[in-house]
Amino acid sequence: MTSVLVVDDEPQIVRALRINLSARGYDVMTAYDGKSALGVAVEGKPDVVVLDLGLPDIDGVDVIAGLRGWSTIPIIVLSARTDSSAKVEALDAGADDYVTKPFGMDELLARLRAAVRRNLAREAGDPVVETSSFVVDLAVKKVRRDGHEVHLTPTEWGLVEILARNPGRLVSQKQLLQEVWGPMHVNESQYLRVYFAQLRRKLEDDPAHPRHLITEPGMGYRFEM
Amino acid sequence: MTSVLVVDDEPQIVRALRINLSARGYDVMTAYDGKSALGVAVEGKPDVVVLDLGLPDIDGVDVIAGLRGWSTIPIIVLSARTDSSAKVEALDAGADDYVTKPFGMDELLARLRAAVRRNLAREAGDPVVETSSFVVDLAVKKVRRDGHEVHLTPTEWGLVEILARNPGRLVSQKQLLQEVWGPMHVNESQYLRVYFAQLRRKLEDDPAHPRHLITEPGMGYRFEM
DNA sequence: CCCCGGCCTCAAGAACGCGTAAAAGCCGGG
DNA sequence: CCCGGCTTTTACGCGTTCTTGAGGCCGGGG
Repeated sequence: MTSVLVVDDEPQIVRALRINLSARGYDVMTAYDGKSALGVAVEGKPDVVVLDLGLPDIDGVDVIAGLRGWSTIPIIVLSARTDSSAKVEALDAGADDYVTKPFGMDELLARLRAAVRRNLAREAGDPVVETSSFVVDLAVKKVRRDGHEVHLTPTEWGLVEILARNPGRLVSQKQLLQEVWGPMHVNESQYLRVYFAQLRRKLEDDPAHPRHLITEPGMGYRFEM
Repeated sequence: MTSVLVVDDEPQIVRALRINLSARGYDVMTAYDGKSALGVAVEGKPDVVVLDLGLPDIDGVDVIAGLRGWSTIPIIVLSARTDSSAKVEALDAGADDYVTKPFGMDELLARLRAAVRRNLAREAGDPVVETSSFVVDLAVKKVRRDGHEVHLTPTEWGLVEILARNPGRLVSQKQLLQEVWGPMHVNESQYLRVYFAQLRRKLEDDPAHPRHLITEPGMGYRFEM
């Protein structure tokens, strides 16, 4: 059975999640602050963590760091609509996805399933990522579309590679810029816009309405399979 | 029994790996710094090495170079999440795979099995690679075209051999330069242009439009069969 | 309602990397 | 010592890629 650790200081949210998750067959653990969350995580080894950023004791980002110190358990962040810089920090610290409060239960459940599925896939270590319209082969560094190879420049490939290694996961602008252009260019978000436009022209069926290379405004980009 | 050398300066990581690997039937050796790692490797001839990049005495890349000086033992590198350039250096220096800390034990075990399997396959490996216009015989170091032998200089052969051992795969300029000219010449990409032009004149039907020795601008070269 | 921030698109010059040729340097054998 | 084969170096034209700036669009907040 899949186990979930829910961390939030608002009892009604914890209760709602416990009810919904249990009903769907998840094993639910809970914590109301960062400190006990870390303890429960070590004890219970959950398969996924749902973490509210606004905890009473520890900053959410530090909780993420504490978990990432010893594990790669997927973390889904909950946060209020306003603190958007906190969300980006959380992603950079190693969170896998985020959901804005107030949230629909269906959305959260979908992201939870995706996070768990992704984690299983990653541990298998498959070097080929496939979408409905194109295929990324990480081992030989090729992209094919309709059986037919698409040429990517080094910069384009750098972006595709990072996203394809984190399918479904939201990757922050900072991380992309840092890994492709280096630490000196972490603020050149215009580069990303230009290159994502280029990639969509090459890879998407309808570049104006991308289905796989998704922008999350203010946050980063996501590769949907 | 398969033997593994674990090199890391963090005792808790070494301990965790020792326990998990022993339980799965591996013979485990350990070292806490680069110098003793090289010693133990020489003594114990492990089948695979797990190497942390952040060692106290020697830079991880130099440890890789030290091992590669006399052996082709597969090396799996461990490293912290942030330094992505270190990753590239490590792979270029001859590491076989790369796992970011923190890592899941399952993932590491999978990569370990893969590394050992690849190594066995390579040692058994098929010594002849064939294309539509020429044949590379890796066992006797000869190339034939129309039944009729083509003479290659030592440098030319070095390039052909690396590419032929990785058919279809993109091989980086750095890796080619490193393996053929040595670590001091990893930036002399002009050498590659000169030699690839030469090889194409000797091997391709139409040297101006190569079908097998393919340039991927800015990235490297690829051998297409 | 307007303003503003973030995003998409387009285009043009600069910078870069590639292929090619040919000269110069190196080295061992005759 | 001279010669031939191999490697290294230099030079240049050319196409591609990267960078940068400007303009337009959209949605949220004041």
